[in-house]
Amino acid sequence: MENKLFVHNTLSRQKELFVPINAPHVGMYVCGPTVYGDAHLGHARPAITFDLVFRYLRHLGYKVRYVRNITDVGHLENDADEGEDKIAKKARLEQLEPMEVVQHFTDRYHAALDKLNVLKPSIEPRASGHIIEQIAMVKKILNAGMGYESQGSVYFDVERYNREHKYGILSGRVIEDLLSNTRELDGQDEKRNSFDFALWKKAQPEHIMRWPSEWSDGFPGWHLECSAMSTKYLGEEFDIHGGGLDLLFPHHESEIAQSTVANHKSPARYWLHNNMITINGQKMGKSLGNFIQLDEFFAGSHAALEKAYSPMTVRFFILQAHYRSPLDFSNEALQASEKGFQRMMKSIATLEKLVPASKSTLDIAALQSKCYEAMNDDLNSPILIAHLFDAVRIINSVHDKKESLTTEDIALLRSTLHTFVFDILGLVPESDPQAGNQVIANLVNIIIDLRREARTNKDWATSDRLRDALAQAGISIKDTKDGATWEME
RNA sequence: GGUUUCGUGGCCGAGUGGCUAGGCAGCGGUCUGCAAAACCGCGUACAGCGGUUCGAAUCCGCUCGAAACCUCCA
Repeated sequence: MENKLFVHNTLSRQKELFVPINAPHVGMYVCGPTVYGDAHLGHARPAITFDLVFRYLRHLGYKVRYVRNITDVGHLENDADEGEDKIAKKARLEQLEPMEVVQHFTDRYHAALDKLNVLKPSIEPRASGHIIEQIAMVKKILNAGMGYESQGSVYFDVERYNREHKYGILSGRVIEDLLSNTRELDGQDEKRNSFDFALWKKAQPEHIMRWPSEWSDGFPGWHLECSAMSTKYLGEEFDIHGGGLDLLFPHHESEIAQSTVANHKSPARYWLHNNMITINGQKMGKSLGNFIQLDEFFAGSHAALEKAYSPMTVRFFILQAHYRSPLDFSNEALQASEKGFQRMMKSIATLEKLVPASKSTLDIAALQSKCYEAMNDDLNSPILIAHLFDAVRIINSVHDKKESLTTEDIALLRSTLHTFVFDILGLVPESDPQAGNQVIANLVNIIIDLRREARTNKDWATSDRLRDALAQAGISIKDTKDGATWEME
C-alpha cells in the first residue's frame, strides 16, 4: 500500500510530505522527562503522541530508532533560593543520593507509561551518562568562536550566532525583541547578553551533582544534553525531533543553534510539537494546585477527580484530540471517553461472533482507506477514531442482522480494526482480571440457568430479583434472543 | 509588552471556501414481559462586527475573550 504521510513541521508551520533521509531507516528524538517528581497528565501527552508516531512509522514499514532521553542533571530551579540543581535540591530535602531520586522517579515514570501501553523507545539515554559528549560539544562551540567563558561558566553567544546564521528560525523569535525582555536571573552579570544561554555552568558549593571540566567543577547547560545525545545516537542530521510545545523556545531553538555550530548542520528535518493539556481551561501547574499525577488518575485519588480513570481511558481521551490542539481535561470529557472506549472494545469482541453472508451491503475497503487517510494527514487520530466508530456501528448492525458482510469483508474489517486500534493507537481491552476466573463464570452460569427456568415460567419476579442481585454484585445481565449474556462491571 | 496559537451545538472535539466528522449527554422510535444493550431518527453550532466572494464556520480587517512561550516545567 502506497502511503503518503504528511506531518506538520514547526520549521515551516506547514504540513510536509515525510521523506526519511535514509529510508527505510528513520531517526526520531523526543525530549523526555526531568525525573524529579512523579509523572503527571502532562507527561502522558508527549509520551502518547510520539508513541503514536513511532507505532505508525513502524506500521508503514520503517525501521525506527526512537531515542527519548531522561534528564537527570543540569536544570535550574527558578524558585529555589540560588538556582541550585533541581535534582540536587530534592535529594537534600529527602536525604537521598541524587541518583537514588533519579532512579526512583525514572522507575515510576516507566511504570506509568507501561500502564498507558506506551512502547519503550529504542534508546533511553541519560544526561548524566553523557557528560563527556557534552563537554566535547562545548569545546567545539568554543573553538568555533560561538561561545565564551565567564567565571567558570561557558555561554553561547547568541548575538554572534545570529550574525552568521539566524537565531529564531523555529520559534519565530527576533533577537531584537528578546533584547527588550530583560529580567533578573542567576549569573546574568556573567553573560554578555540576557538571551545567551549556558553551555556549562559552574557549580555552587551546595550543588551535589557536579563533574570536573577545564572550566570548573560544574554541570552541562540546559539544552546541551539533547544536542549531544541526539548527535551520538542519530547522527548530525536526523529525521524527526519531537517534544512539547513548551519546549519550542528556548530549548529547541537553542538545540538548533548548538548543533548548527558544532556539526555545521541543523539537527532535524521535521520538528513536531504536541500541544498542552489544560484543566478546566487553565494551565496545569503546581502553583495552581491542579496538578494531577497519572497514578492519581488510575486510583481516582485527587480532589479534582470524580472517580478513577483507567490508563486506557486516559490514553483514549488523549488520542481523541489532535496532538497539535490544546486538550482540556474535565470529568465530563473523561467519562465520555470512558464510555466511548468501552463501546468500541465491546464491538471488537462482537466482531468475533459475526456470521458471514454471501453478499456485503457495506464497503469495508473504503473504510480502511479512510483510516489510512486520517493517519497520513498529520496523524489525525480523532478522525481515525471517528472512522473506527463507523466500524463499530457496522459490526453491531451486522450482528443485529441489519447489514451483511462476506467472509472476506469480515476478515478485512477484523484486520483493519486490529491494526488501527491495537497496533497503531495502542489501545488494549481492559477486562476485569476476575472476569477470566472460571469459578466465577461457572457460578454466574448456574444463576443464569436458574433465571432462564424462571423466565420460561414467566416468573418475572424471580427473574428480576436474580438480575438485580447480580447487578449489585457487579455483574450485569443482558437478555438477547439467543439467551442472556453477562459481563463484569 | 513581544512571539505563537486559538475561540465550533449541553460537554469534549474534527473540519477550514459550497457536499454541513465522531464520542458523551438528551429526546423520539424499533426490539423486549420489563430493563439494559444494539440499531434507526432528531440538534441546523461555528465569539462579535465589518469586508472579499455567486457562496464563509472556513479568506481579510477590527473588537472582545482564552492559552502557550518569552522564566524551571510535558
